[in-house]
Amino acid sequence: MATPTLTPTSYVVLGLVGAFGPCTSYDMKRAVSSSIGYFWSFPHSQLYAEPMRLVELGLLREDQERTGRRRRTYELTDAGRDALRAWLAEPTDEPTEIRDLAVLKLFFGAQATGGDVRRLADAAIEAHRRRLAEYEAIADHDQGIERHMRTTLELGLRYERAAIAFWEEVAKE
Amino acid sequence: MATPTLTPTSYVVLGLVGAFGPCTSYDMKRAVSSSIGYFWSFPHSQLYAEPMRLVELGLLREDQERTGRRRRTYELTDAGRDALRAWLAEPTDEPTEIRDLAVLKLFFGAQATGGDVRRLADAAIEAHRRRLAEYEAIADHDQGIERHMRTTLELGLRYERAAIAFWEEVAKE
DNA sequence: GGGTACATGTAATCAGTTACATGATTTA
DNA sequence: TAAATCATGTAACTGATTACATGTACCC
Repeated sequence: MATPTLTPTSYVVLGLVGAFGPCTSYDMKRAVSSSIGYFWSFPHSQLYAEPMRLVELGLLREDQERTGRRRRTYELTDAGRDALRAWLAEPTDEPTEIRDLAVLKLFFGAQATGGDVRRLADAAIEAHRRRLAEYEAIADHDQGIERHMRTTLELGLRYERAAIAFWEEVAKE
Repeated sequence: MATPTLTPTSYVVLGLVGAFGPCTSYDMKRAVSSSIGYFWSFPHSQLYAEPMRLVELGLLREDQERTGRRRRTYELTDAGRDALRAWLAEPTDEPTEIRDLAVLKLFFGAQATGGDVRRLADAAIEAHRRRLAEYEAIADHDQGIERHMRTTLELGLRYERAAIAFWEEVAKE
């Protein structure tokens, strides 16, 4: 039975600290912004607030510099590692949510005017192409990337390609 | 310049009322749960709270029954229709978020134990198959479905098929 | 040595979730 | 007529977002 107060954000933090070793909120921010943040984003302020919560819950240990920036570095406690492992061991059945404003607008397209949907599609194609390019850059730049993380990236690549194809058809109609 | 206090949820409500005509929160709930709620979900309580907010903003008009259940029926005001149209007319560049706990767990798969990832993949395959079946049922049951809504559903179908293929490869590794 | 980008936080607000509660219909 | 399910809300909490604020390092 997992501690109920833990949100997905909590596990992202635990997972990052576990994966990359002791790190600061800023380290997490950077890691997130080039990886899992593409799928599940949150503002950097949470990467400052959430670790503190986890410290209170005994899942992270905090070590604050005495001098200079007084950075806080976090690392997993045994309890934290256990919580993370337990979470990883338990498959989910919660379904995917594809949160995309463009899709929302498309859904209500019948109420739009003139070329709205067409322009929407064009913008979406652009956005997905950019995103695809970013993913490709990461894929060939970060060669040494951990295997599961690369697999996740692979999902992203496929999604972007599929999205481009989809919106191109919408634009063509 | 769109009113800043409006969230995606607001537009979903406006869009639903616009698309289906005057309706109650419960009507919205039903509509959501078989359509856009698959992509962007929220609890029914919001479908009660949000319309009231929109009434205060002058975007919806409320008509409450005097007797019995005292149901509140909402419909668009002119301002509401304008706000919706303006929103639809403005393409987004906010990128998709694919929120999926299974993907999150996969991402941190290096820290998992034994057959965790395999079980995760199997569960995901199951979940996506179920979801695909639901989409297919909607697609051939609701024939008269509006064109843009059907297109959105088409995206869902593609995503689920791609997800199944993806997780099958993960399981195979 | 002044600007700019990087780094590191805090505060306030509020949307969104969870949980509770109960009335009205249908069905067994 | 009891149970189950459908329908309709409200209350409380809190995670998440927005906005503010400032420190540090580097570069021109």
